[in-house]
Amino acid sequence: MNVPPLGVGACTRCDNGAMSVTVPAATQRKTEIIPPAELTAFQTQLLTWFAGAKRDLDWRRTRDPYRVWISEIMLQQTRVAAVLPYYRRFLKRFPTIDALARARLDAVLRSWAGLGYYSRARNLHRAAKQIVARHDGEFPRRIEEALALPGIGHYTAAAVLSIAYGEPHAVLDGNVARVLARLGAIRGDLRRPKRWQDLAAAANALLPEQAVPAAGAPTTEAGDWNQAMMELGATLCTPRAPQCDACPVARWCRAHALGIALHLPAPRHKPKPIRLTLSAAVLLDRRGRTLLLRQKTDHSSLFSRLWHFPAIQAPKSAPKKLARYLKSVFGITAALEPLPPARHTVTFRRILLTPFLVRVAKLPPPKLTGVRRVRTPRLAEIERLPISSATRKIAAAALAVSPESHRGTAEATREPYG
DNA sequence: AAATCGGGGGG
DNA sequence: CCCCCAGATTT
Repeated sequence: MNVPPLGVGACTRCDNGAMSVTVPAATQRKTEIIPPAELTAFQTQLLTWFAGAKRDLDWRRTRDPYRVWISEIMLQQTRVAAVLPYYRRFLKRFPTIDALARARLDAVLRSWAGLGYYSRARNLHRAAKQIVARHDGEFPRRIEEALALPGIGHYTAAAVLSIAYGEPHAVLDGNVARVLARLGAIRGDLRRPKRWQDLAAAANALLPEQAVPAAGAPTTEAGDWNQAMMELGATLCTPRAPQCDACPVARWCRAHALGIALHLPAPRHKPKPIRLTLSAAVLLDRRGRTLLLRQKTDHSSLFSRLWHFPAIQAPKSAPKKLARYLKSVFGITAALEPLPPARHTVTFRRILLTPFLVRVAKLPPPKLTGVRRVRTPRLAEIERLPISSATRKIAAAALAVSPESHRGTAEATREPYG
């Protein structure tokens, strides 16, 4: 099969008679990944493969719009394996939109703790309230209304509406974009807004028409189509080592024909990583209690605006600077006992966490600390508060060396989502 | 158009 | 280590 690359070079398919005269060649090149005459065969091939190869995932066992929505938010920039345990716990804790809307934000954040991108949880909570207030507690079926909800962009709106309601919207995510880039041998940065729009149009052009499937035949619903495209990208058409031998649509793939599948799409532009060190103090009194803050500081965003230990930023591990900070803010003069460092990343920042254990007779009374948002939970129980992984890593280092921190914490092992 | 937001699995 | 992942929002 003759499969010339799209976007660059000549298009040998543009001379196929009078029908294409009215279509601008430039538009056609960007939108037409599969020749129209072969579209049905392509769709059948992919859907048949998907019917047999799809992974059994929790969110594929339901079409409840709420559950589909939760799964799609969690899956944003996050791998399936990481999402699964969170998805199960979250739905156990918040089984309905109503339950989510009624919950406190911190309860939602606590269920999200460790998953990252915490604005997702904040927007999820806001959107649940809006759905209860404006949509009678039902996830909207119209795409304009879905897009108006916080945290829902084009991908998530198309995903939820197609999977839950069968509405004909094509999704475009990283997987689909990579599949399209290889099918069409599209070079260049896919994330440029203009290019992404073209890819969205191309994805829509591939979407099967709604039709009643014959008995036993693969369904042609948009939700299955979208999931089939994403499944292909997630399992076979992977970024590093595409398995073209097993690909059900390899015969339509221009990148495969050219032997450049491995080199597409072009790598994403990445900002240069910034390295920094955060020295944190794990205060610990005789009863195993510690002190956490939740205030706006220079580095509070590095803790995702969640509860965190008192900390200072410096070029490298800085116990003296941390000691000065503890004295000036809390009046603490106790010794600092170094703990094993831990690594943490926030987007492009690579953080070296250098924690110190500070044993004190008494924790500073919250009212005298000069900071409003202070709590003194047991160190072994801080996961009852919304914390980021950075705080969890610091706590783990302290728990490993301080027997007293475990004293009297028989309840600490109980379900943290109580 | 560019910057920002987490965290982890796999090469 | 480096890469990128079922993206959205803000500037």
